[in-house]
Amino acid sequence: MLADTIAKLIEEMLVESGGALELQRNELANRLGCVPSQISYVITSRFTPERGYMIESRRGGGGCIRIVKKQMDKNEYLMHFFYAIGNSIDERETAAYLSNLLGNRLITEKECAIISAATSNSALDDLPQNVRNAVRAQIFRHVILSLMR
Amino acid sequence: MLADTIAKLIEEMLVESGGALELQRNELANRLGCVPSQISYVITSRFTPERGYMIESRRGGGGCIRIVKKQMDKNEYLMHFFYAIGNSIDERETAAYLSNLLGNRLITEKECAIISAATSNSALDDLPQNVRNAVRAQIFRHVILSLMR
DNA sequence: TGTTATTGAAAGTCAAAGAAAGTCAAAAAA
DNA sequence: TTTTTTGACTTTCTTTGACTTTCAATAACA
Repeated sequence: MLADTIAKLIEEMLVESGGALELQRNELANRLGCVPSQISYVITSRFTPERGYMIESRRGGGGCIRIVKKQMDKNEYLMHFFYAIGNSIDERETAAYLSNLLGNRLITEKECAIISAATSNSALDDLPQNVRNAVRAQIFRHVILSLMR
Repeated sequence: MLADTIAKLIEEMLVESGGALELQRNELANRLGCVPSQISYVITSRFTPERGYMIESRRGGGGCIRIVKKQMDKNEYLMHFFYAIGNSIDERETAAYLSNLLGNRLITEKECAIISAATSNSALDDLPQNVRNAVRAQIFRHVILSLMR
């Protein structure tokens, strides 16, 4: 069945993208050789809030549909980050994690800026390199914990 | 999409110029290879008063468009904090400042929790006392700066 | 000299065309 | 009957270009 095929495809893309993805309805429909409204159908019938998905979209030129898999257990997800950070992390890696958190809407733009500032090299520039990354990891992990409440 | 590209560019210029900027519609349109009214479109659709921007303009020879990112006098207030923090601060003082920021609605509960976590003794417990308070001040001041945008 | 047209250089406005997503109901399939 | 598929039509946002208004500098004039 077409609908299931499409649903499966979207789910795969969602996994690959780490839980948040933007797609273009027409483009996808074209690729699959179906009518665009079929995509709409799949999204409204399968990617519902009850099943843990959030949908946003924008019409007009360059429009798109954004699908986010809500982490039922947000904290589990955060815990994953917590462990991934480990006990040393540099500024670049930190930015990557932050953009992931942002993409999954676990933090806002402003919160992202705050955390970024708190862990920036320039905030920690009194410390020698090796200590700096360790302290940054400490800070970041504490922040992650604070997000769990 | 063109509109988004232009919006991003303007935003960058705005940051670079510290929140107030004058641009020439035709000149910018030329640089981007688009029609001048596209610039108008972007400005009216993205840089609205609701989003905190003020627009003025002047026609005729040497005319221009002035865009100002309004930030009330919030920044003045934050600057006050910035100086008050100094270059060393302990956990108790930090908490006092945070509750002040919270009370004045300059940060949300969640943001407060994040900052609190990032500056907590336990996040910084690798560091010796004297260094710790200095680093905390560094971090806090950077966060304050990030709040000014 | 001081005042008033003229002119060219901007920015503003608006409507038409284009590009995407949304909606809904009828037909088809399960 | 319920779910899926399709396509016509709607809504929203973007892009473009023709036309209008405003401004500053200069020219013409009293």
